[in-house]
Amino acid sequence: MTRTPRRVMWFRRDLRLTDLPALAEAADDGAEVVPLFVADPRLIDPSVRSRYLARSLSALDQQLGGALLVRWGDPRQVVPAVAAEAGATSVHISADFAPYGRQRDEAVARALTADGRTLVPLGSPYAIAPGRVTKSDGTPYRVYTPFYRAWSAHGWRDPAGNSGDGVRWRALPGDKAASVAARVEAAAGPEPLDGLPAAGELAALARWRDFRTRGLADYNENRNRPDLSGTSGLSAHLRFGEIHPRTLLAELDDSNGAEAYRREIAFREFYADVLWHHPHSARASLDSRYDTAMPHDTGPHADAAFEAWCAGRTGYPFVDAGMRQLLAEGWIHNRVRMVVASFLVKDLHLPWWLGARWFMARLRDGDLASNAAGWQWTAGCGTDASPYHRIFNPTSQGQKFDPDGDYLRRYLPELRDLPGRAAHEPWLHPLLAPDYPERIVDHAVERLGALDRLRIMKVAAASGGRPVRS
DNA sequence: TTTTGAGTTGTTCGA
DNA sequence: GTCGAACAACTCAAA
Repeated sequence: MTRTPRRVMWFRRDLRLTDLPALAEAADDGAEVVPLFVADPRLIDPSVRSRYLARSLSALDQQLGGALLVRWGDPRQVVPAVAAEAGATSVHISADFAPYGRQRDEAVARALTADGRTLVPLGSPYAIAPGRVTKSDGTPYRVYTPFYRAWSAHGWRDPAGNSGDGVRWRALPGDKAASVAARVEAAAGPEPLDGLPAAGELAALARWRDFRTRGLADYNENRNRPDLSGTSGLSAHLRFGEIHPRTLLAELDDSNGAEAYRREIAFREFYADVLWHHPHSARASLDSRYDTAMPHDTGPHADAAFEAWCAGRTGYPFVDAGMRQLLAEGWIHNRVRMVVASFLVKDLHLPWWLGARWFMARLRDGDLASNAAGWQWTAGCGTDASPYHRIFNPTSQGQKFDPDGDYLRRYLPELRDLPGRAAHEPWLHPLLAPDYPERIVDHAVERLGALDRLRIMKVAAASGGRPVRS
């Protein structure tokens, strides 16, 4: 009689039980499975994202009947220790493709191998793993549309059929998911958080079903409207792997809405691919001239401008509404992300990574690959970047995508007495919005200033010059 | 091999 | 009011 095999399922960015190939493999042959989450103190902080993670872990633990083992510490020590304690032959994971995760997983694999155990990666958070879609000469794409065509032609697997039902979960003594929630909430303090949606796999599936039946048909028309609920709202669910993009793709048809949504999923995959091939792009500009020769603003005036941007007090309502939505909810509508990013980079002349860092600290869906690439697109230094002359006008963007000003009044109480689209130009009605800040810059002036700086950068870079301070 | 046309997300200006 | 041009430089894929 052979002993029942025992294996560890190490959850990271895949906090679900269905469509999870690594779990199906871990549970194969009727093995007992120890469900593990390693709470790495370096990655758990008082942020909204950690608060969301804590709730997602609690939801997962509930699905597991309380069997989720939480261990605090560095995965390099914790994972081999748990595997030894469990008497497990292998540890199963979905592969991580971001720079930190790659190094961590290599170190964990070495430590396990030294003990005669194995780390078994299977599957990833993407329909097609980063690095798989290449040009015919094997080099990575740098332009989205050709990537999208090749990505579509490559195709992806159907959802894995497993559901977690019938898995023989094995609980080990240790901390519970609630310990993460307790630690995060204690660090975060009593600050209330509006609109943090339900976390976990069941919430993700419910959200997807609701979007598919009620929002997808009009997605192509409504996705740019922050005053409507035109987006899927799945970003945080995808960020923590509560639902897999494969699950979504399998249910998309050829309608206009579905096609537009498939392209957004593909952007997530494209940016993961870019980070895989260029790990340094998480922090550094892919076009290095923006790091070495761009005249960014510095000094007390620049510091004050950054603080006004962070607080949502720039005097431009569409920008301020977005930044206050971020503070209140840990989320901003994508159209507004582009506008506030453009404002930081082109109107305030501040480096994109300041904004990227602020976003990562505050966004509940903050994803290193998508965030860095999105900011670099806006700044003009990334792959397939925005043309240098594409500078968003914060007022006309607001008038176009929030025609009645409803989005503004939702987040800017100072504008409550300005009806309709008048809220986009409070400076025309100073008596109706006495508490709203003055504009900190003149967009028409700063737009020209941004074009000047780009010319300066190109000249300086061409002559091998050093960064110029203005 | 070379050429050609297209490429997520815009704005302004002048006719 | 509407419309086209201009605003660079480079990547990619098809011809």
